Amino acid sequence: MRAQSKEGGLAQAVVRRFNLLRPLSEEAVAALEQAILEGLFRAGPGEDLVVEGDSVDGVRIVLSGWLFRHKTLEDGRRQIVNFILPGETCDAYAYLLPTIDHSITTATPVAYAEIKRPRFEKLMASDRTLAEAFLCETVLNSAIQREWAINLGRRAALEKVAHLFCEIYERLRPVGLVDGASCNFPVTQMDLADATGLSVVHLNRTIQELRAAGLITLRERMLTIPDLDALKSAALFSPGYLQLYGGGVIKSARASSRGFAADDPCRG
Amino acid sequence: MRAQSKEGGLAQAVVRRFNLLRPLSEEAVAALEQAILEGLFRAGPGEDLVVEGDSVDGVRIVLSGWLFRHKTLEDGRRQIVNFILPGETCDAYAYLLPTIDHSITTATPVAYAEIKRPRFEKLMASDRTLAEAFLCETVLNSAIQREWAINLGRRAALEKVAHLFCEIYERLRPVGLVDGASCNFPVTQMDLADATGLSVVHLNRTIQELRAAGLITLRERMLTIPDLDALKSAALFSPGYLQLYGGGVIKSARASSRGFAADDPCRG
DNA sequence: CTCGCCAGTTAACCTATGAAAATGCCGGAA
DNA sequence: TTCCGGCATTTTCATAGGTTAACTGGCGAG
Repeated sequence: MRAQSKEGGLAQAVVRRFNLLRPLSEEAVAALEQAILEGLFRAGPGEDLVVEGDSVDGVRIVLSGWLFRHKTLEDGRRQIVNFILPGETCDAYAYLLPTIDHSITTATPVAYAEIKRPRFEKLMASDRTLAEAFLCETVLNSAIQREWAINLGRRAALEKVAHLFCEIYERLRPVGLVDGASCNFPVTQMDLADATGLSVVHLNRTIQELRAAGLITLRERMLTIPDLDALKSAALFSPGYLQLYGGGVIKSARASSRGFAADDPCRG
Repeated sequence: MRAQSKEGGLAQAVVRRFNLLRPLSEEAVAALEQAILEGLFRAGPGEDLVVEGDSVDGVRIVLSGWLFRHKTLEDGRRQIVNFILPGETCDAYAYLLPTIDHSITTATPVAYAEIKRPRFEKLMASDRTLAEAFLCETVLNSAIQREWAINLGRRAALEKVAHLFCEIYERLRPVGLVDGASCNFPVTQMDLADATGLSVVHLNRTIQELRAAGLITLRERMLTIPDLDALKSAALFSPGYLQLYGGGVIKSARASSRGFAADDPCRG
């Protein structure tokens, strides 16, 4: 797995993630990588991949870079409802409904693969584990969305922001995108505000507060969490909803808390 | 469709809803009704069907009554992340993940059908439209969840509550559970507060305000919306995410704004 | 070099919302 | 009947967070 071809490297985050959700057969991996290679795309930062009301006819999988899903009210108020990180799927099965309810915009340069509906459906029919992996992806995404609901509805500002940091960190970890206590964090404070339901000003205050408490460092698009447990406890973060533990590969929460991605060159 | 057997009547909301999402073949309807009959259950109000951390091994479909999905923080703060209304599915594909991230509790007496995983998978394999209907249900549910995110994060109190009323009303309509401008609303103000991310007290204030503005009547578990358009505009409600229009049966938003469920005896 | 723009930061002020506590209503149990 | 507990309501008081408005530093364009 280490000495893969450049293309294999591209699909690495995806394969790794899927394997955690649902172990894939070798053939499944090969078929998936093949399908990904057939539809490679790149986008610059700030590009809309999908706009609310569009209809979509395929599935997009993010190979590298960050995107976010967002919705906007008539008067301009915007809510980022989720981030999409390397290895994650933009819109599995979205083609089943006539229009999509939200927009998807890149936050950074992004590499992604697009698999058109017929190709995707053939792929799903060809391998059971792959089909289940995509379903898992969908179900997991819903779980994350629900956690965002309680984050937006019931947590205080500091908890909200801390929770977001914890979640992102834990979502980057299994795809090898954290380096010790640090990870990329290529998101402006305005976006962060829209993700947590705060005003920019108050978000800034809250970040200062987290810094003052020594819970995070955030500088030059890089987030460092010196004491993850402390941050988690400030956030009332419990990771169950992310299904990182107890699934296929990783059995114990304790056993996996470090040293999973250290040897990996993959960068988002 | 009017003179169905009692059992047909039970499954009516489900079939009707699915037909809107994805028209079902006659065989699909028969197979679905059969599967529902094989696993009928009832529950009283306030019962937990699923508790956060449980593992589930089947799919539950609500035939009548209301439930809600909710999550609770360590310190007791609770967020209702969605309601589950007659005709809707509790947890399609949730069995794919080892544990469930949220609890499901009945708000009223509930009749539901439980289809165990093997039976469910056989059913999905047997009919393409049925499989797609369940997938649609899942995707639609995610869309609703995202709308809740913007509701919790970006709308003001009055808008939140108004939006919730609009959404519930529009979700009850296609299954024949609204009667003119009114529908059942069997939810305490405490639950309403937890669904909108407000305190009970402020929720009450907000309800008073909606009443004073003549936008709603809420009495004895019955909600009346004298001027739906007015309420929608107060809520910044745009129904696209519910996929009520533009899908299978209903083509135009205007054309469907009344007279859809008037002749139907089905009650939740 | 300067202009303009964007992200970040800070301050002053203000209001929407939360918290606590008390009241009244109603229906069920004894 | 009386008591009790759940729910809705109202009031008062406290505060988290929103709004507005500068001011900063960096950086690319000209």
